[in-house]
Amino acid sequence: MRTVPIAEIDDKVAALLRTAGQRYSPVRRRLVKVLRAAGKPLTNNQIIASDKSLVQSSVYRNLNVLEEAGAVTRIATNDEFARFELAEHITEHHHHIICNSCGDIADFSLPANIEKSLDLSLRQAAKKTSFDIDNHRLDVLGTCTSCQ
Amino acid sequence: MRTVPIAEIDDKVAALLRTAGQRYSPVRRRLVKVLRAAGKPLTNNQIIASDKSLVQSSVYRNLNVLEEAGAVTRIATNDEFARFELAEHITEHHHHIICNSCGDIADFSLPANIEKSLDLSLRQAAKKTSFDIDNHRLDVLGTCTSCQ
DNA sequence: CTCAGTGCAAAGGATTTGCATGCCG
DNA sequence: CGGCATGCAAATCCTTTGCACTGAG
Repeated sequence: MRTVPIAEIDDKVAALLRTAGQRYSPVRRRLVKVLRAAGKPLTNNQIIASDKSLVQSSVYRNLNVLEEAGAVTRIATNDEFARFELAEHITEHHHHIICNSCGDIADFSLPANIEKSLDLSLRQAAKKTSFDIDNHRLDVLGTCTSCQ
Repeated sequence: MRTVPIAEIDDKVAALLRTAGQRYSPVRRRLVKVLRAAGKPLTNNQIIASDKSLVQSSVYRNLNVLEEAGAVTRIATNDEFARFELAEHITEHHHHIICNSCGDIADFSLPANIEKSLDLSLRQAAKKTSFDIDNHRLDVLGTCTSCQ
């Protein structure tokens, strides 16, 4: 997966926050930096561990701001914590491999043609439910190297 | 989606529990019955609401037993509650449409050929991560009729 | 000055656990 | 009889909130 330059990310995040009527404050910058460096979804604790200057409540609060601004995505796994990563339109569309044992997550992508036909089929299938389709989320469940 | 007869489900659940060294107790029977009747993932509260004789802690406790036995699957959405449904090998492989607004979930299936090529691509893609692949989970995110 | 952003401590809320009782095998 | 299952109440632990302080504009 391509690593997006930090400057480019900063610009996008700044724009999103501005649109949402929010500032790109120091803590928010740190959060974005940590998430980019990780390259995978992190829990609140992992974020704090990566940057000791961050405070729990501020991390939660600002992740919520970033999420509402559309810069960060909250991911629900089956273990007890929420995880966060930079939004897809900042990085790129991708999927997750989730470890059933420790909850750790890795990113991966699918060939464009598969992705395309999948998306088509989903819209087709979803018609029957009369939901208004927005996006899809495809995760693979398995066991990570260190848990095997 | 086909509705599996309750007798058939009971047999499978009973077998799973037996293998796990657990009994198919009254509360567990009620849980299975409620989940089957719902035909979609339910939160703990929805379960209790469906059968007032159930007690919160017992529901959690027995859902965990059923999950460990492989009879029930826990589903994480982005809202705050976990949801549970009968495991796929008891009903059949399917996916979820999740409402971003109220968290409600509907089930749906994909054409077999799509499902197949998808699974193939996933295994292919996952090789790079050296995770041990188990299963996949594909959800569609959108807005349900009553929230539109 | 004003007001969003932050840290700290306390509150909130879904889920889990301890314990005494009841019941199946 | 012995041990698992259950209800009730209390404890946990992730996450949110209240409040006072600080710093940017």
